[in-house]
Amino acid sequence: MRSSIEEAPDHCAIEFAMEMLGGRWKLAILKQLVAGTHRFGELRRALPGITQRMLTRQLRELEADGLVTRTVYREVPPRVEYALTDVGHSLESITHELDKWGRWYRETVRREAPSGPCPPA
Amino acid sequence: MRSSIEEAPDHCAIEFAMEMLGGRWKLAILKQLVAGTHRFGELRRALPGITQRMLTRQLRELEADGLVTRTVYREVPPRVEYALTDVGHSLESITHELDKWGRWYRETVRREAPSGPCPPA
DNA sequence: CAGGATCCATTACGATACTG
DNA sequence: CAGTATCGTAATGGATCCTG
Repeated sequence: MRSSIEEAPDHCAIEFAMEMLGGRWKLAILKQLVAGTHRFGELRRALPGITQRMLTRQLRELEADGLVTRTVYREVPPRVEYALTDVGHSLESITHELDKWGRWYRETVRREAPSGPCPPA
Repeated sequence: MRSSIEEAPDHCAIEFAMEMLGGRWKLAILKQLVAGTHRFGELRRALPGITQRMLTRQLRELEADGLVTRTVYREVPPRVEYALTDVGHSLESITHELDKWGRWYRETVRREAPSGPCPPA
């Protein structure tokens, strides 16, 4: 997800977007930050299943792309806060829509899936 | 992108969605199909950079998830047409928004990037 | 607390060649 | 035309241990 389309023509801006936002965690992290500033540990707890390694990496990429800010407070137990930039906020409705769609699909579509493993017990 | 969250609680439906839609090509393919039915070769030409191998795989996964239909016409030069299901169509606005965002980001944000290679000469 | 370093497994992606 | 088969690279994801 970090290859180099870079200079693709006008077609498939969505492909460009997915290069930046694709992957398992990016949009989930963004969605958390839409709700407000989070510390590293808060994000970790909010995203069960992610390892700190991945969380760190994804946050650095989001920071490099100008979607989140990283603020370090040099205190005795160190504190680092992550927040959305204006650009990051521009994805707010998309993350919301995707979340809504995911919930709808999981609760509605999967039930009536062909050979779905959820017969009405 | 095909692991097993499956039974995640109510948090992070977006993560579930990205498991299904993440990756470089899925949403780009869906976006093409929003415009109407496409043959395999048409999709391939519409998505420069994709290999037939990837296109085949992604289409099969989309089909398995109930987002697209695959219709085979047993003719002399074989013909296969792909189209969106109703569920696939439910992603129409999201693909549109993401495409719009990608275009906006590429044309607006990247220019004024921090330490960007484009100082106002 | 927030991470970096290291090692390892799995998956995504891609180039090329071949086929009904 | 619309694939399948084979092979290789790179990215992703994770476990564990270490540090300012």
